[in-house]
Amino acid sequence: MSPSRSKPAVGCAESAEVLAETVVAPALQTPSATRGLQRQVLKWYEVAGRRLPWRQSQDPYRIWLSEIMLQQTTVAAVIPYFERFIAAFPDVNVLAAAALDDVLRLWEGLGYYSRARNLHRAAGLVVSQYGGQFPADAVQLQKLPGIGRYTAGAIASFAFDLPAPIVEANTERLYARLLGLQQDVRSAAGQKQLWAFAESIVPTTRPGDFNQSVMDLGARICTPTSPRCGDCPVREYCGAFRLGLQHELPKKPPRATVTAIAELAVIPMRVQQGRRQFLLRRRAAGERWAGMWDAYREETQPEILDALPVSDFQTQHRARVGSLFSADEDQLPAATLERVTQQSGVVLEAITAALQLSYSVTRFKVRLTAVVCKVQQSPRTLPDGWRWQALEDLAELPLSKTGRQIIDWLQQREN
DNA sequence: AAATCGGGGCG
DNA sequence: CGCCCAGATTT
Repeated sequence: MSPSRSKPAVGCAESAEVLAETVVAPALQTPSATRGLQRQVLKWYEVAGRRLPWRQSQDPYRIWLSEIMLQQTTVAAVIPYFERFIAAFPDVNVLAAAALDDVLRLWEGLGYYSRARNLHRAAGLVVSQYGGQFPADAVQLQKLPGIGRYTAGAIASFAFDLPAPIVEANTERLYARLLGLQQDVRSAAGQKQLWAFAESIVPTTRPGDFNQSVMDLGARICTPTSPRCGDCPVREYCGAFRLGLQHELPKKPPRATVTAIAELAVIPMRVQQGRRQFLLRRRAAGERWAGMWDAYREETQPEILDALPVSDFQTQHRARVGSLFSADEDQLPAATLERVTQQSGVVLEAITAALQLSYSVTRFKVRLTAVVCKVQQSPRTLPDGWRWQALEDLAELPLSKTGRQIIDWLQQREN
């Protein structure tokens, strides 16, 4: 890092200076180098490009759906979701007409659920404002919820053959190395350079194929930890390769530190007409997991979890999911009992079973204990969002990942 | 500019 | 475990 650059003085001479200082491969941006790179990448793509389900057509709906699913999500994780989703919602009209619950249910497990809510909203807008046809225009596309600069460029180029630039995880890495970009790729200045390069390099003929080819090159050759420069069709243009910096670039900011969290979930159980029911609630708008069903949860202290009557802990599932239970007539902490009663109206008795889970998600490492409790009394009508549910009914409702794990565990105990 | 989103897979 | 993933949106 050069401190002298932290506060630019003024003007245009400055930007040329920054470029010379941070980009070691300015020659890459000559017309002949640009054409050579485009040709090499496309030639490589014909042979080595990935065959992916959303590449079978140029249907903007399928491309849009795949791009939303792929945001911060690996290709391997997306494929089965994409297939199921297309089978259930084959076009934008069907999706727009679907219930949000059904959309969330099919999204369950994929994470970042605001994507599913935005997807559903955007489908409604495409139908109501564009007559069911996606606009063939990156600027218009970017106005739809969930579509940012990258996704707009991807749809515009893949579906409509428009020469729109893209920068995402693969191209960010590839372009940073080609340019020999020394700055943090996440910084505003780094992003500006990457997008400027993306714009300079995207061809007017076959822009969609080109954009997909550079993504595949990033995914298969210009990989994060051990780039296969020996197999790279464009290493002659690569600033990082020339300087032996392929393992140092791209430069990224330090990762967020992991936060440990203890969480307590409480699941009241009652028997109604010979069938077991469990008290759950639907997450409110604005909350995490909005619209999804979940057990009552609260963040707590590790000591509280340690003090619970949860004996015989056993691990299952690669030491991530533990299960156990105790039939002791023990109670939850009074404060927790009060909160459950205050929010749901249900009055609890003893703990009858418990489940311990330990998992990592985003920047959190969570230790979760879920307890099943007997019910002393339930109001005639529950507050808004709360419901007694039989386990079978939850198969069709959207739950968070851990909510589903808890329900699966309850189901297993029944049998 | 920085935080949030709360899932998964791989070495 | 650490690291990364076809990012967008909110604060």
